[in-house]
Amino acid sequence: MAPGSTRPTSRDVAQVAGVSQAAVSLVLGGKWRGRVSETTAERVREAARELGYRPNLAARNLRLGRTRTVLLVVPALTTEFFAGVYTGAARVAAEHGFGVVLYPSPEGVGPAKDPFHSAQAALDGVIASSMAPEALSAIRGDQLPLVMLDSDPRGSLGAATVNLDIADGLRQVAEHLLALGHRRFLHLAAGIPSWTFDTRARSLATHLAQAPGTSLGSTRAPISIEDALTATESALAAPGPRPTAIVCDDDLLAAGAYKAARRLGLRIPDDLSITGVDDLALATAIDPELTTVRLDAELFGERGMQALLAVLEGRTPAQDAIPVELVVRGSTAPPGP
Amino acid sequence: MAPGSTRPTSRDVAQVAGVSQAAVSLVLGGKWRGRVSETTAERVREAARELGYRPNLAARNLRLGRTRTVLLVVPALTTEFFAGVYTGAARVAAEHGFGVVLYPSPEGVGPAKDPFHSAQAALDGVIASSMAPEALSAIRGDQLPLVMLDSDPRGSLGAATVNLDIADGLRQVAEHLLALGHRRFLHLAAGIPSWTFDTRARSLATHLAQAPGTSLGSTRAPISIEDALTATESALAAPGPRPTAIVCDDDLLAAGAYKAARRLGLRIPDDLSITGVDDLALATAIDPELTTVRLDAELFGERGMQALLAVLEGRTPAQDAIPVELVVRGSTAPPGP
DNA sequence: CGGGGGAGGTTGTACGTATAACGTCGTCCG
DNA sequence: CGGACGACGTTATACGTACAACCTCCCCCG
Repeated sequence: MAPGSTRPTSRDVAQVAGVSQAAVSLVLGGKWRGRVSETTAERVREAARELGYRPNLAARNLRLGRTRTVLLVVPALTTEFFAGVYTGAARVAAEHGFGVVLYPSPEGVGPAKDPFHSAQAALDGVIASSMAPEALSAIRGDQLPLVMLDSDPRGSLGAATVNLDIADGLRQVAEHLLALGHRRFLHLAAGIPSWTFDTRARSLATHLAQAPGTSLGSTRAPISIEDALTATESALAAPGPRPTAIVCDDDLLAAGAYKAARRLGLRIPDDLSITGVDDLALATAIDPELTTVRLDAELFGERGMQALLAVLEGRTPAQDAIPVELVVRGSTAPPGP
Repeated sequence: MAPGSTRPTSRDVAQVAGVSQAAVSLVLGGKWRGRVSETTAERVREAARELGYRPNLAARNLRLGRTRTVLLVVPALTTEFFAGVYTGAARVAAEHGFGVVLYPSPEGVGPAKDPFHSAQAALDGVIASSMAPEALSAIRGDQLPLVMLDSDPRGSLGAATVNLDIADGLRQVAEHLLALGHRRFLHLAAGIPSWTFDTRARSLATHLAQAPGTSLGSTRAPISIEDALTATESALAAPGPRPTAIVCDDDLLAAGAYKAARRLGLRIPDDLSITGVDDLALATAIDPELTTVRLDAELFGERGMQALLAVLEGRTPAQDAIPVELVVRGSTAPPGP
């Protein structure tokens, strides 16, 4: 390629192949059957190859009025959970000729007033997880097709929602611990107001209350091991009989609870049973391995993308909740005497 | 907004404000000083607000010939390391009016022949981490400005590189363990051919060889806890004297080594010292806490973005390596008798 | 009183693509 | 032998924006 040259356009390809720009567009767009002869088509393809032609996406997007690109907004990438969601969404997207752009919703990155400053890409739609209401309404104002993940079906301004059946997950936790004989519980909750965590708290309380003589305390911490450690330590230091089981909203919180237990000289599961949610790699790295609710992140992403495709095509997306599964490991056992 | 209406354009805004489309572009683009009166400008802004006008990015990108968007290619999002890289890169980018699009380099997602199928966004440049050579040359062929992270400065086809001083990190590990009195070592290496892992192996071997009477075995595993567990278990089952210290390329591998040690009844650090690299949250979640090489992921991302901005502006990016720091915790101690 | 110049706009155009609408042959059939 | 039709293309246009170039007052100065 000549130095100082700019990127070749379809017109350059046309000139080299000795045809019109329109012919190039037809051939490279795959719509040339019955319009351009096979020999000419091959000459065009050869010219494109020779010049290293790549279509200008900005021009294509402008012309077509769509980008076949969607945005996936996630709250954080500090665990592998949302990596799985992305993988699932990207797979389904690719099958339909779409691309997925990932946007870790910033606390500190990007101006709050414009959630898309960091995603200048022109978009066809948005899949949003754990999104603050004001950002949500900004998107709605943009008239962008929107699917919400793990969000209140009634509070989403009419946007489609795709949810994990997390209420059933905490039902399974509650019944598992009750069956083991536990009666005094502590709920280590994520200190974030959000539909999914509210639902976890409500479901846990409801199902524990179905057994007689149960007590349920509660404390909350930001989702980090250190914060969970201090929150658990002070909760366990409170007067009165100690809980025999701690139900955590998240595996990271559970890891913090492990550290608190160690620091207080409590053995798991003999003195204290602990459960989490997510089934991260971390869950089998700690000792004993963690009993936790496994979430199928990839399926979650797939369903999110399928729902968005449905919206884009004017169909009504499926609304059934995604099942979750309790994985029993070494961190839960009958309470000591 | 009327039903069935399409998105408002700058022309619509112009009509409502009673001015020409050019005036709208000037006002909203902030280049109206001395060209449009303040009263008219305010009328334009008011009209834009009223219509909910958002500029069409595809059109803007086409017109300007640039997108102010760069792609960050990462190998995986299964740990928080690359989340930190993104955060740093996005912060620097935002300061310069750029956006960053994240692309988890697929194994399974997206066709290999086009690494950008999933990132249809038009791009101004690329920051790539751990990229396969063929994908690299595809980008180079596109004439896209490119910065490579943690890549061989001599093998990057002239692309700029930004590297962690990981050789120095492994030097610190070697000297720490030698000072504690260890002489028999096992290197648990990541089973991935890549500059950063090759460098780790070479640096470790070099610095251990400086003490007399040392031995260094080696085994490799994909970066996952389970794979590390099995690899370590069979390495430790080999005949001959057991190593007293295992140096792992990564904290996840170290977590697998922990499990192997537990399974074999070896106590850490009394029977076996273990070190990692990364300083993930996992490092302080396991018991005992892991001695590891802390990498400043955010700084890494910042430096990568700064280098790319330099390339985009025709400057020569800085080339100094980013320092790393050994964090000594409970997983290393003098070898038992 | 002529005209230079600045304030406050407008007109026109190009970015690169996809596609609708329109030729122009040669062939084959009635 | 006329014309309809298929094969093979081409011409023209629009997408929405940014900006260069131009225009038109009106004020002010020599």
